[in-house]
Amino acid sequence: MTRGPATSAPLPAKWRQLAEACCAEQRVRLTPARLAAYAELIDAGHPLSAYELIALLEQRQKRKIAPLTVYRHLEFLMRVGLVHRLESMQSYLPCEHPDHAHESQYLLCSSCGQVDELESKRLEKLLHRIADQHGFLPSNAVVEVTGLCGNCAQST
Amino acid sequence: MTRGPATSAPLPAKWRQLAEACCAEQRVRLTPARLAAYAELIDAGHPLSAYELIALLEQRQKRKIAPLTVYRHLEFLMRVGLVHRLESMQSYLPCEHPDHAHESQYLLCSSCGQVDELESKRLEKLLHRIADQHGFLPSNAVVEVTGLCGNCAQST
DNA sequence: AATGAATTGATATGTTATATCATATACCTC
DNA sequence: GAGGTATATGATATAACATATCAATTCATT
Repeated sequence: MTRGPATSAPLPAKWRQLAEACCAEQRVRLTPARLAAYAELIDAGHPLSAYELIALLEQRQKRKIAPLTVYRHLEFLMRVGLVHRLESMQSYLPCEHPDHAHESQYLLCSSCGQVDELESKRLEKLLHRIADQHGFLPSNAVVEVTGLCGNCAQST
Repeated sequence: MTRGPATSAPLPAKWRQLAEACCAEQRVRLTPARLAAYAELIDAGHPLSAYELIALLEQRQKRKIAPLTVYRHLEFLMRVGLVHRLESMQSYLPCEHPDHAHESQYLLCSSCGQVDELESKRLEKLLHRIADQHGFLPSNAVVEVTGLCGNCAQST
C-alpha cells in the first residue's frame, strides 16, 4: 500500500513513547501539532532556532505557520520538560532526561556545534547548596559551558 | 564655577579606575563612548537590555544613537571583561569581578529582579573537571540560577 | 448535544541583533 | 608633522527573535 505525504517528521518509537508518557503523567494534551514540533526537533538532531523550526514545519506541511503557533508549542514542550532552550544560543532542543526538567546542563562546542547534555548530580547539589547559603530558593538552573569538544580541540 | 550638562552618567572613581586599569592592562582603548555606556550600566544598578541602555544614553546625550553603536560598545566591554550578558534575560550588567571574565555565575530573583553575582571557586573547578572528563576544552561558562531571593522567598 | 476549558489560527506589532559602507579618529613610523 | 594603517564611529537598512489580541475551533466531560 502507498502512503500520503508525510505531515510530520519521522519520530522513533522511543521518543514518541517518552513524549506520550511524559504528557500522560502530567495530564496534559500532546496534540498532533505539538508532537510535530517535537518530532522535528528530534529529527533535526541539533538545536534549532524557533524560526528554523518554523521553516522546517512549513516545508513538511506545505503551508504557512505563524511564529506564535510554534512559540506556543515550544513553550508547552518546555513546560512539560521535553524540550530545553539553550539560552546562550536562542535555540531549542529535545531534553534527553525529561525527568530533570528544571536542571539544564550543557557543553556547547563553538566549532562544530555539537551539544552534550550533562546530568551531574554533583553539580546540581552544589548549585543548590550555594543557592541555599545565599538564602536563595532556586526554581531553574541553567549551566551552559561553551568551548571545544574533544574532536575539535584535537584538530586545532 | 559652573558645569555644562552631563553627557555621561556619574561614575564613581572606584569603577572608573577599574575600567581604566582593565583596558590599560589589555592594551585596548577605553574611549569616551565606551566609558559612557559602562557608566550608564553602573549608574542603573540593575541589568539593562541593549535598548534600555540606548534610551538612557540618548536621554543623557540628547541625541539619537544607533543600536549598532551600543551593541559594539557592549561587545567591547564584554570582551575585556567589564560587562556580562545575562543570557536568560537578554540583558547586560557590569561585572563585579573583571578578573574572572570568563566565569559568569548568577542568582536571579524572578520576583524583585535582584541579581547576585557569585564567585564560587568550587563551582568553577567542578565545571572544569566535568568538562575535562568529557574531553571538552571550556572557554566560557554560564551559570544562571533563577528563583526567589531571600526577601522574596520569605514574603511569599 | 450542551457546556466550559484548552488549543489553534490570523493579524499585527514589539524587541533584540547584525550587515554594509562611508567617515572620522588615534597610533605609529618616518 | 605628513602619511599610512588600524581602530572606532556614524548612517541607513534589514534580519532574527518574540509576544499581544481577539476570533474560531477542538476536546473532555456532563
